Amino acid sequence: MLSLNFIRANSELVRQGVRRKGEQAPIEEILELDRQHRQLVGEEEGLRAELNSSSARVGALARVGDPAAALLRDSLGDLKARVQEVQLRRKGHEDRLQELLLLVPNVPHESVPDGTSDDDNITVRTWGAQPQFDFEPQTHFDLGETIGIFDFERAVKISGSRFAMLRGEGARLERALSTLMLDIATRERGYSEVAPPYMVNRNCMVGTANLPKFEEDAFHVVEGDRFLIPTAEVPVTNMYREEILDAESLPIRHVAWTPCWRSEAGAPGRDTRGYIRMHQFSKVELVKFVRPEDSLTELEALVADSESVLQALGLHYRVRLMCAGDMGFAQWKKYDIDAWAPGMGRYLEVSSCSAFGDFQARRAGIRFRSANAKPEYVHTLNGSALALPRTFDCLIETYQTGQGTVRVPDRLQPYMGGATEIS
RNA sequence: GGGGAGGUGGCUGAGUGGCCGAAAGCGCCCGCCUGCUAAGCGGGUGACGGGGCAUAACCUCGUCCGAGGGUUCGAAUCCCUCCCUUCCCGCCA
Repeated sequence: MLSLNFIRANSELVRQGVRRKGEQAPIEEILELDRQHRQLVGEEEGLRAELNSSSARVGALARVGDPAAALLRDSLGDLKARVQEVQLRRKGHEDRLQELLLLVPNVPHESVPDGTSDDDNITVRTWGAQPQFDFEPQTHFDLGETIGIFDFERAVKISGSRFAMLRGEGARLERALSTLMLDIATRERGYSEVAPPYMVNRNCMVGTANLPKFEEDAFHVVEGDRFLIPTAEVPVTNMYREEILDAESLPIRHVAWTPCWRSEAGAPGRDTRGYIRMHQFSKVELVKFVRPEDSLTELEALVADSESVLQALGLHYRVRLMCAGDMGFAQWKKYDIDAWAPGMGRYLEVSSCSAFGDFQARRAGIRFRSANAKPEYVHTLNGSALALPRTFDCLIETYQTGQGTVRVPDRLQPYMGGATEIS
């Protein structure tokens, strides 16, 4: 959420940011409501100050037994009614203003390029090269069915479309990948591991800006009005909601492995084949809380942390700076990392690394305080390191041998009980 | 599921209708003292918003004692609903 002060003082910048993202936001209505609201606040507070001092006088008179107390007391009913009337109007404005503010997207950082679609994203670097094969590389779903590590039919039978099931060495491979990713984050990149709840309350979803605008993207658990997390970003970012952190504790870096659930409401018909776009998948997520001035350097470091996993696995990838129109509602600046899937002959997005500025912190009330200073909102960031299914796909497509087997990369072998190949 | 206790500032914790934005302690900041450090002494120290004002300092007003309603001239304090914590019993592992 943007602060009202910010919108008031930078309304043109905000309008432009909304436009650059290709979104709509009720900026004019907010500015007008804000004007009216502040006027009502002034009016109400004047009346209330009068009522407060009169009430105090009633108390003082009553204490010394002055009969004027009763007289004054009885005369205050009218004033009270006026206070209540103005208060009601002020609250109406306030609630409406709050609702509207939650609908204003974050403004892209100035270093974010213009653009409206994926075509306008900028590849900032690549690592490795597309592997060459002396045979026709298979897709992960063909290969995986052959080896017997996927069982899509039974997943559909027990849960429906967009659910997948791994079996045998496949299940083990995904578990091994998860553990490797967690180990890299905790032992090599300085993150502290957390294992958060997989269901969160409504406030958390609002805090990370998954609500109110995107309720149809999430799975809702009616009992208790909770939501299945669409990403570990939600519980982990909200760990410190409504807290004032000690400045010395920043930056805070957490990593979490969790399942993620998404309704994929906006993607019917997309990526229906393969282990790519599931209602449930798992992901290792990095989340950071940093001082505002460190935000963008921390973003670059975050991307490097995610890349280190792909490098450890020896997978070719590219890093893309997202254009304004292809960024999400809450992002300030964002990079995607796409790994190469040679069987499919395309890149798969395995990570999305975002800086949010204080947009989420403001919604969630996450602040920090330096000695002798006023509390300030932290900046939040997060990125996948990495999404499991697509990393899994790229890995088996990259390391297929042509003999119906898949070589296990060196770094992963200790996590696979020393196995060098799966078949 | 039944019954009891409770949710107060960065933290601990007093406060049952006005003199309470809130004692005391801890922490933190400033100063004094002191070879250094610690201790000791003195003082200061909540958040958010409106207005004045340069979106500084400062002044002023208002709101905030889990959340939301209500009673009252006046609520941390009384009433109602909800959330959470905790204890005992029951239930299930």
